[in-house]
Amino acid sequence: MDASSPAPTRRSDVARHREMLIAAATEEFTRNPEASMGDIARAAELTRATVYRHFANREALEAAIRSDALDRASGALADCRLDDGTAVEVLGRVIRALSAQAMSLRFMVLQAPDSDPEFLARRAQVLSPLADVVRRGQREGLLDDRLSPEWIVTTMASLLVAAVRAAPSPDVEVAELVHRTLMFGVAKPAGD
Amino acid sequence: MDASSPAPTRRSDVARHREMLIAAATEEFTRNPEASMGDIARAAELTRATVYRHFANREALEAAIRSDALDRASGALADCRLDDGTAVEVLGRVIRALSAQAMSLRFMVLQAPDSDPEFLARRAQVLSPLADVVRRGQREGLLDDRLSPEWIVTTMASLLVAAVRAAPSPDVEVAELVHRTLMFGVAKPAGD
DNA sequence: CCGAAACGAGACATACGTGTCTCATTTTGA
DNA sequence: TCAAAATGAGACACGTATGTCTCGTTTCGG
Repeated sequence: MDASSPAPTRRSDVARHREMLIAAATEEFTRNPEASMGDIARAAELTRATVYRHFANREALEAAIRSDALDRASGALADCRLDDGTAVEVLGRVIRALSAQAMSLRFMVLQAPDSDPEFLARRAQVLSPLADVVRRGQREGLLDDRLSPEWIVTTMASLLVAAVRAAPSPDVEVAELVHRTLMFGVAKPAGD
Repeated sequence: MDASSPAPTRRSDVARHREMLIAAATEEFTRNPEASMGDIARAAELTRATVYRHFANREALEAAIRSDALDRASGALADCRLDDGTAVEVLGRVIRALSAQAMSLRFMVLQAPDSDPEFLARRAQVLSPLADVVRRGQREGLLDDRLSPEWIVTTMASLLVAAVRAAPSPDVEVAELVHRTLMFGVAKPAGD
């Protein structure tokens, strides 16, 4: 890859169009898994032929958006300083960061349990640091240790998806609402 | 509808097959919205021709399972004595009753917000008594009145679907777990 | 037991999505 | 400005699901 490939300088719009296609496909497939390649193209304001120039076939496009969603979630978690502060504070940052990736989060969480095994494995790998944070919180005495860490992570993801579905705009108040509900539930606080 | 229809006594297996088809379709479509009519037929241990004898087309089948899911949810709520006891006790009964209708519940909750408007309207109508129960609980001082009743209902439904997805068998412990998590969240209880 | 109704099996036309291809046009980067 | 690359438009063959139909067989109900 030196003299044989003289100048692989790619045009700027190629990367932009690819991102537009992945974003549109993530949104369309989340809303309607039966969406056709033509639907995706139209949602991205491109044509069907161009979609096939970026992705060999439908399976390749689906693999790309799965990978993109995992990358976004992984990147969001990487910016959360998972070891700084109490586990409760960390969960607050995680909820804010993930709610900013609403579409990818919904797509990632709602994937069927019988879909691509590689995706499921990578998702478990991406989410495992969260379970570690929860375990730390249980050791710190801040999180209920009668609940399994996996259930707590599932609860957080479910609330996040539900909230983001109701208010798709990345809102700080939404993140705060999810955090409060996750931590304390819907019962009336005792001393208040 | 008297002399013109002499004896509309339908055979017993017709109703049974219809129920098998609706049950199979609910499960298949929930797991894979792209499932074909042939997939549904095979899941119900019938043939494609028979499916079309029961339902004129795919749209009719989909409408039937939407209606069936709403009927099941409505029936489950009707057995919950929504006005007896505290709102917290009612929510416990509701969670138990709905978790027994796992498949229909998942199908009902996960329907896209841009699907059939009639379905969405009926769903809102079926769920509205739950919001009333929540409001009563807020007046009783048992539920947090800083949270909107709609969000509390959404939270309950989301947790229910998440739990039922992880453990599809109608388990009493699952219902108890959902109830506890809904009410008190995942934080460590204070005096314990 | 017997007739009517429902079913299984399978052929059939049709509609639609997929993936490939060509050619004219637009856009990027040097 | 200009050549190369990317796109738009649309034709094309192909595979698959849909919906309808027929005919022989099974099953329910009186």
